[in-house]
Amino acid sequence: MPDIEVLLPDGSARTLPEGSTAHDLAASIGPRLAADALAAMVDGVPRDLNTPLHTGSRVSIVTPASDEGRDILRHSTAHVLAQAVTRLWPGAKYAIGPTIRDGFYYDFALPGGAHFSDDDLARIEEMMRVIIGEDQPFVRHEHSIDDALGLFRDQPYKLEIIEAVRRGEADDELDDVGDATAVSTYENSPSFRDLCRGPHVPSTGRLGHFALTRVAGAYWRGDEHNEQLQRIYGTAFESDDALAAHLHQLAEAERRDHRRLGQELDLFSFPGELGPGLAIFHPKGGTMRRVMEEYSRARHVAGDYEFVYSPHITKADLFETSGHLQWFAEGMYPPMELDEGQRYYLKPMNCPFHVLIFKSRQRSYRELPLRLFEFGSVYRYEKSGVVHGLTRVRGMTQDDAHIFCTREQMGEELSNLLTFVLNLLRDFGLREFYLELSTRPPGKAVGTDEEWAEAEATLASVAEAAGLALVRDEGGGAFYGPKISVQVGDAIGRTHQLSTIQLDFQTPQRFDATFVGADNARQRPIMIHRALFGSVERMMAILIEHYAGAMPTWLSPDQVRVLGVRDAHDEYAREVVRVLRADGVRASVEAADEPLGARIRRAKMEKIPYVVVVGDQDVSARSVGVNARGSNDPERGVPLDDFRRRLLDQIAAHGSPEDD
RNA sequence: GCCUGGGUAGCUCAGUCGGUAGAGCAGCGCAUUCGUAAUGCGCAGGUCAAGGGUUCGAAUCCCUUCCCAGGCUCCA
Repeated sequence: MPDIEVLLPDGSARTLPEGSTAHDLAASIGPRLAADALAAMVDGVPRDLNTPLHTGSRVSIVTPASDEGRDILRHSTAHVLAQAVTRLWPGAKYAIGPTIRDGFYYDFALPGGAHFSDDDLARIEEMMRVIIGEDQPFVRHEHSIDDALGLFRDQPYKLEIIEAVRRGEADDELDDVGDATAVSTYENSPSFRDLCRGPHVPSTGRLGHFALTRVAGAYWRGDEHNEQLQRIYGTAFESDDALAAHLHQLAEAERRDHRRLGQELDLFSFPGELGPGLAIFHPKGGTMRRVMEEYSRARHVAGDYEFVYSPHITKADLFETSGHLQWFAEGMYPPMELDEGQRYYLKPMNCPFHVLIFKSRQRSYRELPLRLFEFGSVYRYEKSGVVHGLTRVRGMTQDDAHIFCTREQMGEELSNLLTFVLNLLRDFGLREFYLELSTRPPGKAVGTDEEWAEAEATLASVAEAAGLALVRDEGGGAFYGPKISVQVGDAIGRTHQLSTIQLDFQTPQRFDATFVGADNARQRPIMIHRALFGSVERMMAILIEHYAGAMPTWLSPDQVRVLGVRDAHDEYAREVVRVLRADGVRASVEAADEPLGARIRRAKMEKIPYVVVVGDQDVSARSVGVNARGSNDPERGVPLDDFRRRLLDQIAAHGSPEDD
């Protein structure tokens, strides 16, 4: 019998009898691997374990504790979920059940329009464990389109997918179950099969370390005009330990949640009296915000920005001219009718005001680039279901600037701007970045093809020159121009979109903004919109979560808490505070009405960078005891002036006590 | 806007079968004076989100509205 030879990931070759499968390969390498194997990568494509191998193929065995392995576990668990739901709700229609980051979901339509409740999750999990206990095989079949339509005649969503495959429209991952002539299915039992590209684990008995996490509504094909399906989210891992570790990660994210920390640290709140998405900043949150804004202002002064101000409300004309009313009226607060039918709007954007400032007199090319900066408060009528803490609000303040420049200046201006942005973000302790380029949105954009092409090409070349990873976000641009956004990685590996830089050829035209060129002719400026924090509120939320509330000393609302050991030391404690405050340090005393331990504990819970304790020795030696945040052993007898110097250096360097 | 789950003291939460409101922390008062993460005692604090309904009786059951959370859609 002829043999076949396959290549393993380490570069070695292995000879197997003709007709051998990926499972046979795993078995030939070792019994442990054979027992662990879930699937195989054959020439870079994931395949079932019973796939026959061919000479020359590069094969690696997929085991549970790998990205591919977990993906297959989750995908197979999603099938078990669908089967469990069809057993518990006979007649349930199942739509799609893909894997997502850290888990999977499956969408259903229940008979009679029924909905899942949270209590159903436990019942469904129980049924899933029954199915896993049955150790049903996952059997792959190929079907012609017509046969598939027959097999799924009771499953309208599957029929839609099959029809899309037939038309060759199944281009995204969710629908990629075959080519225009055939589709694949996986059969678990005579009563359950699902349309699927695969691969899957050999049998349901290989699953089990899973949890269903929540129920949600979700629109069919993600379109709010379609019916809403019932979605169940879950996750699965290679072991119970890995599952527990994942749940621990979720708990860590919850511990850092800025809404929770905002409450605990007395930074801000969302009183019901104000309405959704409207925050008030308490003194400590106000201090943090003021420090952020003051630093930003100083950077912008250094960057040759001019500071401007504009009102929060304006007549409709302005937003008709800008095009916002045409495209985003639904996202704006409804107008107030004043002065015999004049409609006034709360501003959702600052740009039209800045254009008016540009237009307030004749401009010369000698003034360009003209950079107008404003902490501009804007109001957006976000849909009720989307507001979220400080990250998605209805009233916010943007660190907004608009740069007017010539076409020739555009490239250099953008590239300087990107450096400016990244330096500012680094000054706030953010270190990991990548860029996203959002291009022309189909169906809602103004401007010519040439203008868009030029704008996109300019942004792309600037982004590439920055040397950061660049991801394309096709169709994600604003209606007036493409944008680069800076995506920032935080301390627990999440990414947030922060800064945006948008190129705009349209607004200057709409407002007929011009400058006089060196040739004495009127020319059209280019406009660059840019917000670095995005909004001050959102930036604060991201920083709070990044630092888990333990802010670097310069951003910390309270920097030093001075505690006398006994009330006899309170006077010296106040003296220490006076010394520090003279240098602008935010320091305070808590009088010795309570035991020292209790006062220290309170200061620690407030995440104050330095707790300074002073007793008899300190009063006589003019020293302090320094208990730094994050440290377990306080220093005794530090000369006050030494502490003061260290503190001021750390503040200037934007450091944290944890860095020392 | 849609789906699911919530809303009890400033905060975190308990409250059984429908029988009339509880704890810890925080606050206030008094005592305590202490060298590195909770001193003791006492006091006060509530339209149980709001409105309506069922009931002899509602925090509890029903309806409406508001607000919050997790998703979906949206995000100039």
